[in-house]
Amino acid sequence: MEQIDRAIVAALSADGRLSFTDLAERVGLSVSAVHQRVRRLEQRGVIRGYAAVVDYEALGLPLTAFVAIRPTDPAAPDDAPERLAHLPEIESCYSVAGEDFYLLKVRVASPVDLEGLLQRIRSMAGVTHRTTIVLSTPYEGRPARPPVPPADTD
Amino acid sequence: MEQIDRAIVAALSADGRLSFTDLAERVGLSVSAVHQRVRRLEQRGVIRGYAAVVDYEALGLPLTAFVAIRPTDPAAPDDAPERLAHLPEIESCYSVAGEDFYLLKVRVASPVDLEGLLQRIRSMAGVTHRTTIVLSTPYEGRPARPPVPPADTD
DNA sequence: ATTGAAATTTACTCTGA
DNA sequence: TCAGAGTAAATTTCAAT
Repeated sequence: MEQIDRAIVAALSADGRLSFTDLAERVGLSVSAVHQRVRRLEQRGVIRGYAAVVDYEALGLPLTAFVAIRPTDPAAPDDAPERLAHLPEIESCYSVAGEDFYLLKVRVASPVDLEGLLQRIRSMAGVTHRTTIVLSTPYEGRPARPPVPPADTD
Repeated sequence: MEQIDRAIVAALSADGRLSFTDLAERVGLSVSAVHQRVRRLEQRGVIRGYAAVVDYEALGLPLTAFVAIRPTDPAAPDDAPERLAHLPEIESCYSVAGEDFYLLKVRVASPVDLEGLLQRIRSMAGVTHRTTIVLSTPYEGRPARPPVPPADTD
């Protein structure tokens, strides 16, 4: 990955529907050259896909929370992520260092729905949990800004 | 928002580059009707934009962490989100209930870079912090599945 | 790896129902 | 609010450097 690829990723990260024409203009290459680079970035998995950025309030899911979970029996097989994967309210699942084992980000319509979700999580994953309610979101999912890698000194 | 709009949002949430042709087929409407609905969803802010989903490891940012921060002086004006906004390593900033005031999600290249970032956060926002390192990410940012709203009983 | 151009598909607009 | 037709613009492929 060098400069131009990083510029492409940054641009598509900010606007995933940029046309190849616009993208080509921005990075100073021909349309077909950027086309080829984008395809390669997709194939290499650097760009994993494209998604609409939605307003969860407008969608009817105004309540976001982080749920830290920890197995009741730390010796039991730890397959919590798979057991929880089918719950659509769980947007993300991170395995973390520290007191807890996993951190979940969840989106629900109301406190009552959060209560129901937590009950389901408890019953399914054999876990205890600690929940942090999100009050507001100053910003979220800002576009990736690929770092400049350390210079090769061969 | 009714059924068809929810289907559109779900589809574009999973694949933000779906053509209107494919989208129309999926929701069973003409291309121009879907086009019109998508434009309206964008104008109403339900769809806030589109973004490439990137692999942060491949991008050179393999280390993700959650940083909980809390002002050293709780009486001081609380403008931490704005003060921190210019740091590109901070992907998201949530105002939260509980012991801490804000929860940040950050992406960096290495532990040393995380150390540097935490120093900058401390010096700029007048805060203490608690950091949770992400070891792995079973899943993240799964497509939004708009809920079925409670039926109108007029 | 890059370009320019041809061929195809898609986006977008407008008209009418 | 939807469908259809027409135009403009984009994507995609290809030959050549």
